[in-house]
Amino acid sequence: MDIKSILEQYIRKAVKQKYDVELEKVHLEHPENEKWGDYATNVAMELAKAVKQNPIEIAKSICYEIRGYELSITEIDKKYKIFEEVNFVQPGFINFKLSQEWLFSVLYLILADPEDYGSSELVNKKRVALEHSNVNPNKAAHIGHLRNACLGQFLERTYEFLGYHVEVQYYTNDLGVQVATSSMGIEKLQDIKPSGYKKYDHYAWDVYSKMESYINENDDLKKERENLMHKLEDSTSTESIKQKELAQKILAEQLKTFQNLGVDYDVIIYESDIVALKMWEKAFEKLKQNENVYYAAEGKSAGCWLVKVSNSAKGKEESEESKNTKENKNEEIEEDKIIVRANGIPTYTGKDIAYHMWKFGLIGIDFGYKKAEFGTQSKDLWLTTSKGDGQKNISFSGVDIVLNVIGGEQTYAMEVVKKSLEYLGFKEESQNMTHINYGFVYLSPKTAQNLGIDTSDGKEKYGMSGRKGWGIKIDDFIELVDEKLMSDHGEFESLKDVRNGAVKFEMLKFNTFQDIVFDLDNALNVKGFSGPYIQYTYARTNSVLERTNWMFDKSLIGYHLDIMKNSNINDKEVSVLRSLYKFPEIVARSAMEFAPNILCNYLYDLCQRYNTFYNELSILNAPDEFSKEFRLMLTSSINRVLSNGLFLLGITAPRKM
RNA sequence: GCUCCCGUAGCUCAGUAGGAUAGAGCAGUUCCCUUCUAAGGAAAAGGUCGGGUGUUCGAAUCACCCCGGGAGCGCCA
Repeated sequence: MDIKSILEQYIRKAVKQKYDVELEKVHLEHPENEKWGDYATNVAMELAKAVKQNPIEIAKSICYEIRGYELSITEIDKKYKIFEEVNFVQPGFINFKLSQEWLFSVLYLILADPEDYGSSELVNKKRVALEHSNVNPNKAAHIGHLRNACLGQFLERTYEFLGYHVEVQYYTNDLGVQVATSSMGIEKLQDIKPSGYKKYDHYAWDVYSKMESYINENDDLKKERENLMHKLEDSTSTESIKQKELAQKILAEQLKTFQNLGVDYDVIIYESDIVALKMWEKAFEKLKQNENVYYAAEGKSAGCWLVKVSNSAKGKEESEESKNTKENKNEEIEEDKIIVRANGIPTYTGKDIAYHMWKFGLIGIDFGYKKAEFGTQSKDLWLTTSKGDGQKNISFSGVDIVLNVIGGEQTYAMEVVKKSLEYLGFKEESQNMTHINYGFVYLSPKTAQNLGIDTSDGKEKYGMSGRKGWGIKIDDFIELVDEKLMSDHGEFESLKDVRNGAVKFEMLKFNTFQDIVFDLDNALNVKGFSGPYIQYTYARTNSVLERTNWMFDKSLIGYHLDIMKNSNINDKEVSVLRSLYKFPEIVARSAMEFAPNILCNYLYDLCQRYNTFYNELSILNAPDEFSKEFRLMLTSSINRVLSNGLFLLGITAPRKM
């Protein structure tokens, strides 16, 4: 049992004993200031009202009760205390300070099984479908997609680490307007040549934004694109085939970008296959029969099929005023969501419902699958196919949990999909589907200006836009980081690892749900709170360890604990220990909250503590044998925890820097 | 018009299941390499937590109202 649960148990017991109250939950936190202790609880203050007593009195009484319990761990038949002290303090906190012995024993826990420290193994591996990246196959990926992919890879690795079986899906809309626009542009804009670009998707980036602006200004071109879209409905038409080829060509380039970052996938889902296999038709059969899905015979959405979104139960007692505004609104905005257009073609949201029914295995059909031959990743990458030539012994359908790393602008569509699943009676599936709605990546005015964006309007941030051709391509960003690292440090072996560390950490260190303002100069400065800082600390521990032939010996635990009991170790050493034991809870929390920044912050703090220690105390020339042994164990533990932590962030720990 | 998100140091951001003195990094000012990696460490400086009112033992965190920024509400995807 972990320390937190043990503590919780003791607190419950004491409260029950003293006040005959069964606590619903025990609030435990790490005090801000470590001199107060390692854990603190506010139960006394929470109880104050119920038991009508001064919080400090309650804290005192609970504290004395807990002090009377035997709080110990047993190693080799000997008992060692867990807490150094248990105190109460104004205004009513109870503080628990972990003992040196207990803190030290964590090193044994880490070193005995380093790969698994912080992980957990579930007996029934739940299958997770994780959808991320999803760049439209008509242009190069930019740093907004980068944030998506990094977040996706973080989730892939942490959920695997926590015992889930994760399958990564990359959805590619090979039949959409965006590809149609690019495809028209390639034909018409002959003055832009692919040979002028380092990658085909970079060429497509320019073609797309230029074509898009032409189409916006020209009704004939608009019509032409509509006609093309119409032809694409038939998956066997020459237009469809041509378009799919173009999409595939660009997809291959995008995958090269992600390969360079070390991000890989299990399966590519082609939208054209969803269409060709008539998954939508299957889903629609079920949807049509539902009372919350209806055909609009008249009104502004006449001829369409809609899913009910508006809450009819809500507006029982509406004021005149709100009724009026509602009527006004009705003229402009359809409250329910159209899933089939009047011309009979499903909308994107409609197709997405079908796609999600497939994910959960609710649609009765599956894709065929064939192995991809892009050569962009070492593990198998599968492509969906609509033909019967696919592998039969593999399926990505029928998962337990769905995680979608998709931008916030699609929140509404995702809600409709969830709601539709619920309407169809798949309540559990609906609840097991989570939209990880990460924040937008904006450009700082300075960075925007450098890209040639007009910043005379003086905004504080500028959104990227594929349509306008505004944005920093991932490939270009990577190249700039490479150049910066080489100009600072010359060429070195681990350049690619360090560059990926810099790039990925930069994307993961912020709160997932917060919009971020990307400033290139800032991102290129990889000092301080950055990936390379963590990697550097790792390499530093490696360097120390490589200088000795020291080996961890777990049989020494009793002997060491006895020494630890009676010796005063340095504050700087204790400080590292006080952070090390938190790793498992940090991993669990950052996974459950989809918050890599929690792990980033933790690893940074851990490194700071270690570096402070490193700077002040000598490891290899420690004053006595035990100190040296202890400091090597500490260094080795940091080494293992950092490599585990970096791995979860999708970052390679370089042996040397 | 309606809904949602955001506003914390010069800049970029942590901190929001209410907790103890609001924290980092960058930039700027000082120090520390004859010692295990200076991509490092130490110190000082930097704040009306957008504004106001309220809830309570306690508010950056919760509620309400303003102000400022962004996104969504497509027969686009």
